[in-house]
Amino acid sequence: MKDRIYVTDLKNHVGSSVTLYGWVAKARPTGKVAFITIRDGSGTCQCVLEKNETTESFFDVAKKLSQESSFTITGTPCLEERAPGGVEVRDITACNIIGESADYPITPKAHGVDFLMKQRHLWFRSQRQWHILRIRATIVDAIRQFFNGEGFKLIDTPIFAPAIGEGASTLFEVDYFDEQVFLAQTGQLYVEAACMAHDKVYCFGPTFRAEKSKTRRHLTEFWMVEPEMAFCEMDEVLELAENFVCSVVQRILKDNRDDIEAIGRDIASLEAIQKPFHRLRYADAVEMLHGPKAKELLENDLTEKTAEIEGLNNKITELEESGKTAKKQWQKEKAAQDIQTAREERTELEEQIANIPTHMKLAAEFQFGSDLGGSDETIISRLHDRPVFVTHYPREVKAFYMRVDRDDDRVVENFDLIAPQGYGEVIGGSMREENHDILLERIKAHSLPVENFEWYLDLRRYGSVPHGGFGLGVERTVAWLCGLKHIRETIPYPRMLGKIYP
RNA sequence: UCCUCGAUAGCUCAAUUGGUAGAGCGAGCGGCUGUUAACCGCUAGGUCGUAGGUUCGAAUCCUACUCGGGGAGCCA
Repeated sequence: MKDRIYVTDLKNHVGSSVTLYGWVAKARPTGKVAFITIRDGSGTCQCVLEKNETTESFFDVAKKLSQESSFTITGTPCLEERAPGGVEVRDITACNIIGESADYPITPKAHGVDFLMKQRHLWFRSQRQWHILRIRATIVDAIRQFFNGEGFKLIDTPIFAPAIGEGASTLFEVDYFDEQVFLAQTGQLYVEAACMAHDKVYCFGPTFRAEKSKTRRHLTEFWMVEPEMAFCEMDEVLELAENFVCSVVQRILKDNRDDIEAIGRDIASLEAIQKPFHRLRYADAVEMLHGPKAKELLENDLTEKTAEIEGLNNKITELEESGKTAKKQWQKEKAAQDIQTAREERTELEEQIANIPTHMKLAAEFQFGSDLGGSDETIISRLHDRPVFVTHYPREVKAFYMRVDRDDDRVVENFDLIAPQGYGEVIGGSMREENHDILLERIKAHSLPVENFEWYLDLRRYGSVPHGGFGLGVERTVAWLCGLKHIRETIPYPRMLGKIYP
């Protein structure tokens, strides 16, 4: 397609004839003018066909262009205020259908989640999904560029793994020539070994967790980047995480501003992601959960949300009235749709309100020694204006490899990064136990089979050094930075409990 | 594994609370010279998730199951 021009380049060809190749995003044929919106992978643009002597032959072709038909069209780009995006293609001199499309399932109206998920292979043609996956692509590239730029070596870790990792209960079992192996849930232990060869390393790939979680934060297959550094201390790992997250945010603000705006993500709250992030010890987080501020936050939530529901109820009543008195059919339709939206909002608010007492109870009765729950994380993140590092968790709730704090052996030198606005944990990291005897003791304390960890213990036998790192979940990061309610939109083909098609 | 909500036309939802199953979108046909989820008219489209039960009568009530949403636990 030597003569092909992309929609994004149209502004450089104003006034001269070009040929576009793409799909029909929208078609609105009228009596003598047809509006066809082309989608070509780079963007969308409106094409306008007016019926006259020269266009007679293909005007009928254009009128037959159904949603998602592939076609080529030749015409002249012009600046036009009435067109979405300000540019449209006019004076059409050719229009040919390449592949027809009949009864495309995803129509321009509302669809339910279950339906869209079954159409995922088509769904990501839709505008919003398209923007999200573009942002994901930038985030993935920003991750690689950051670590490569900081002198980290990429180390690819295996996906087939023996039963090592953070917990055996969440592993996917695979038959490996009659031997039982598992899909990797982390590359960390392998990357630690490579760290002793290259000093600064990272792995980046898919990981698998057989958690039977049906929530908006969980996938069974997700991507994780895990850097590891030798000869470092906890502060340096925190700084690395901070710089890393900020660089990813800066990158999408630079490269994907249009996409961010198109999906309605608030730019200001992304610009507010600046270092230093807050640092909060677990013990202080517990205090905070018990304190008056947490209680106040939830009480305010309760009054605010109750008021919102009151407002929605009034709105629904009004809409029902206006729906009854409306004369035009479309006015009734509009009212019905608004009622539906308001009802959905109300249901969600009611659910949130119902959960508040539980969350208050959980926070107030939180005991030193247990892990922070989802609601606790949300409270902590909302009491801060930036991402928060929560550090030094009790050793009992954390993995065996985390370094025991030499000043307080009840806790380990670890951290979670909690994203603002309730997006939850996006990073989990720690210093790794470098002392052979303590590590061996902890492997035994976790009832893990020591023989599987001989190679890992070797790292402590042959020139052990203080080292640490973290793992960042790509999809949770995409959800946070895009402001998405659900993680399933952050990855082209989400794998979740009970979902494997397409 | 547990709690909770749901399943009605291809899609999104109604059905006055147990009494003849309805609307919009989409599809088909016709009309319209500037549309932005276009608009106007007409047409077709249903075993109310499955299996039982209660009842003169069930989309509506009861039981079980299947599938899906949200959440807990666990986690990135």
